[in-house]
Amino acid sequence: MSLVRRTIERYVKLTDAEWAVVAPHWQPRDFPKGAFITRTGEVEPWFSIVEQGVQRLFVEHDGSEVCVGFAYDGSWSGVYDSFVTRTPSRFAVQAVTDSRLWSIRREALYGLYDTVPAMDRWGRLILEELLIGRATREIEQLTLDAEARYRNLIRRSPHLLQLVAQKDIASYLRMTPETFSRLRARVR
Amino acid sequence: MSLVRRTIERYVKLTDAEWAVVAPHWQPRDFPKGAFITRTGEVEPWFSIVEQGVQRLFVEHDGSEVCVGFAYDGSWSGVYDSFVTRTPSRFAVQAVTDSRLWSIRREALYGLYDTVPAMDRWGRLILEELLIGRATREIEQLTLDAEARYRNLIRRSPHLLQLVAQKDIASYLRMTPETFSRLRARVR
DNA sequence: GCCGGCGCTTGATGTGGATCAAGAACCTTC
DNA sequence: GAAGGTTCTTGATCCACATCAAGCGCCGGC
Repeated sequence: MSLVRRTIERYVKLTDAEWAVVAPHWQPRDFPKGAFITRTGEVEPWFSIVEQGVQRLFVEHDGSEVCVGFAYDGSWSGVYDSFVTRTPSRFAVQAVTDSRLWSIRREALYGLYDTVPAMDRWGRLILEELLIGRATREIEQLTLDAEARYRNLIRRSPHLLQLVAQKDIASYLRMTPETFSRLRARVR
Repeated sequence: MSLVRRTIERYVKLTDAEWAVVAPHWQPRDFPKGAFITRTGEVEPWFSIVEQGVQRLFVEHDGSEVCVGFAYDGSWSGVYDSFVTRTPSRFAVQAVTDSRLWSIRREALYGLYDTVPAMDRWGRLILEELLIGRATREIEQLTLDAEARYRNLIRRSPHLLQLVAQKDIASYLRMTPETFSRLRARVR
């Protein structure tokens, strides 16, 4: 359980008293490989920290799927925009491997924002990090070609190639599996 | 000046005492049409609210520019990731029309986060909104073709077409000016 | 008011990556 | 361990969009 506290304390310090308020709201949730954690069209009630496993976040679009992100140990997982706006999610989240998440419900988190100021700040810092990640990804999409994006990925997250299907990586890099396969052969 | 207070109070209420603390840190900055507000490589020290004018946010990439966003009346303006991380900006911001911004420096804003809890929350709410906007834009890029993205833009922001060059809109929609021109002729 | 330049349009041509297709190497399941 | 499905690879074809090119119109500066 202290994974949650450790993760939060990467951003803000919590007193034991504050932790005592925060802790009860988090609960573990387990998903077998392949299970859907959030389906398109459902409102996302959870915000989660990944204890183990890999999940993929993707958009469905007339029959096909486009991967927009992955989550794994120590990162957060969920569909933040649906969580915040309480509108049906346009993204789906699926367990790529057996996964354990620690999750908090929306009402509980927003309650904590009101009662524990450190958590309000934590929310801000998490969002800053997410936004920076988005900006970085946008820059990559704009300034790097397919091969450079691939090289970047294997440099930053070499383990991903072992963990998730190449077709998911391909769609994450915005290309077809065929193009990805040829790229790998070429780059060797 | 009350534009700033009104804008902040769209998210959180401020007592007069809090406003008295917050207000002195905001200052107006004027830019003539064409002026750079932030250059690539500079660290962004400001977070701004637009009082008037239109600005474009773009990435430079071997000689050409790709527009990634616009800001106008009532929206915020700046390069948030450089602002937060104090690293050189990979984006540039330029005044498309004569512009007046109300701006606060990073140190001042982070000071307010510590002294005025409502501002900490404001920071979180602003970021939530920004992140939702990013998610929406990402979905659009993935699920809509060029023509649908164009229709979406003229539906949501018809005034933009009058205000900014078509080549900027074209790059915002991820196409060349030629393709955009042909699209407009075709769509009528 | 004239000149120069940039932005927009329109046409001709080229190409990177998508699509279609088929076979091989896998996991998974019974 | 055989059967069936999925994923990956490799080849052939195709096409949307980029690129190249030329002409026009508008605006700003002197």
